Amino acid sequence: MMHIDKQISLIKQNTQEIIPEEELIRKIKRKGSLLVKFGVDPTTPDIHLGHSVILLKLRTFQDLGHKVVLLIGDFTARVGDPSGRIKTRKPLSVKEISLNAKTYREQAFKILDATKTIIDYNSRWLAKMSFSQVLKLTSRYTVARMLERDDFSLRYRNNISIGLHEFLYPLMQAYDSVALKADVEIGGTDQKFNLLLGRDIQRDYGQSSQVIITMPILEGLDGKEKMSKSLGNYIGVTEASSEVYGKIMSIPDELIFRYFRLVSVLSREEIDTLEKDFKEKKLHPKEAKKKLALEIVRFYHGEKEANYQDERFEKIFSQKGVPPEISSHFVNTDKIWVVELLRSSGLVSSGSEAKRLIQQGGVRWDGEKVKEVNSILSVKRTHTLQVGKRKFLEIIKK
RNA sequence: GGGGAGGUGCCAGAGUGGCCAAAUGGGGCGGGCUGUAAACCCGUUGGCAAUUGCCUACGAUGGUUCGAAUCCAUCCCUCCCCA
Repeated sequence: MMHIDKQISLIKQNTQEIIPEEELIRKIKRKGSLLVKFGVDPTTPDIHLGHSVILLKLRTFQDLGHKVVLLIGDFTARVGDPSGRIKTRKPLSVKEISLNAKTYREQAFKILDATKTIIDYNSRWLAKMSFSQVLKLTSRYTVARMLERDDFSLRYRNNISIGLHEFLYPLMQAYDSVALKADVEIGGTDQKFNLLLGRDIQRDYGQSSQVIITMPILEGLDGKEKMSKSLGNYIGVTEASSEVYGKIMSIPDELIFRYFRLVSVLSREEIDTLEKDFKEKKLHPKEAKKKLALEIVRFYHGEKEANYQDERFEKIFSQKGVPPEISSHFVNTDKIWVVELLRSSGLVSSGSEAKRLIQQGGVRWDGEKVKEVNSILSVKRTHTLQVGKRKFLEIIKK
């Protein structure tokens, strides 16, 4: 096992808080291998780079010889985590939950070491709890303390409803730690309250309290909001390499090094060097970003694909060309109305949208801007249809 | 249990019988400038058909009216005050 100081330094990297740090050191000294809990809500079936911040940290734990429990909150999902919410979540159906859990698991293993990961489901103990057990649990906490949470108090003050069951969520999550006898629980900074509650509840149940580690919340492509699927500002770990590369290129400059630190696997030293060059203007922002895009694509899609996307990007965007490989759409007429083609090929969702785009000069046929809404295109062999800057389609005569 | 306020487009929020597919802002999309960055500027943002047309839409269902997001009834949901 790696020396303790080295371990702690690796664990500590990029974390927001470790509470309490001394206890983490003590636990490692005493037990050697710790049980690290990470609870996931199977609400979003797609893992994105925002989630990867935590998963990468878990991976570090695994590499250091610790055990990771990926706890699927299949039972808590029926309530929905109120953390940071301004509205009550709508509950998921049992079917959705199991499907999402499956996807989550598969995707998480793009980052985690499957052989060192224990998967568990909290329905295993929560579903069986009797009402008196629930009472025992709920009596450990007060309404006033629940309302200390910003999200709850905000909702309360703004006259937005808070379901009683939402108060139960943090307690359920805390109880998970009891059931698992977790040594460490990790989560985003927005989870701090829930994680801390785990410490209290474990103590109430006669266990030693878990150490909690919070990780920063990654901003999405807009650079403002946190990365989330519902906001559409995310990069999914299973997205096509071209998408991942392109999306990285569209992040605001201010985020470049935050992304390097939180979602790439480059060493701290390498990143520091890059950042130094960047600040001294020896490294152009675009080049820094390309390096980042290359790194991320390499991690999820491999070296070869990363290099390929790197070249491809230059070709299309810097030289305004057409990507070498694009999906195809077949037509079996010689002549077709642009609007019709745009719609039938699925590039746009309605005729009105197609017309709008044409009027705004956003549609190109073989590189030429389509000027008239009424244009009839003659399809000879293979043509390129482009919408906006990023959407391409190869139109082939059947 | 009693009293009051309210539910509008992706979000926020106007509108309180026809001029409303619905102001304004945000977001999104397209264009320009660029480095697929930021900032800025312009345009656009229900669908179908096309130059004055039709359909769907203002919590749900019925009703009044030539005509309703706007009035009435019932229902569902949310919030506030009192108990």
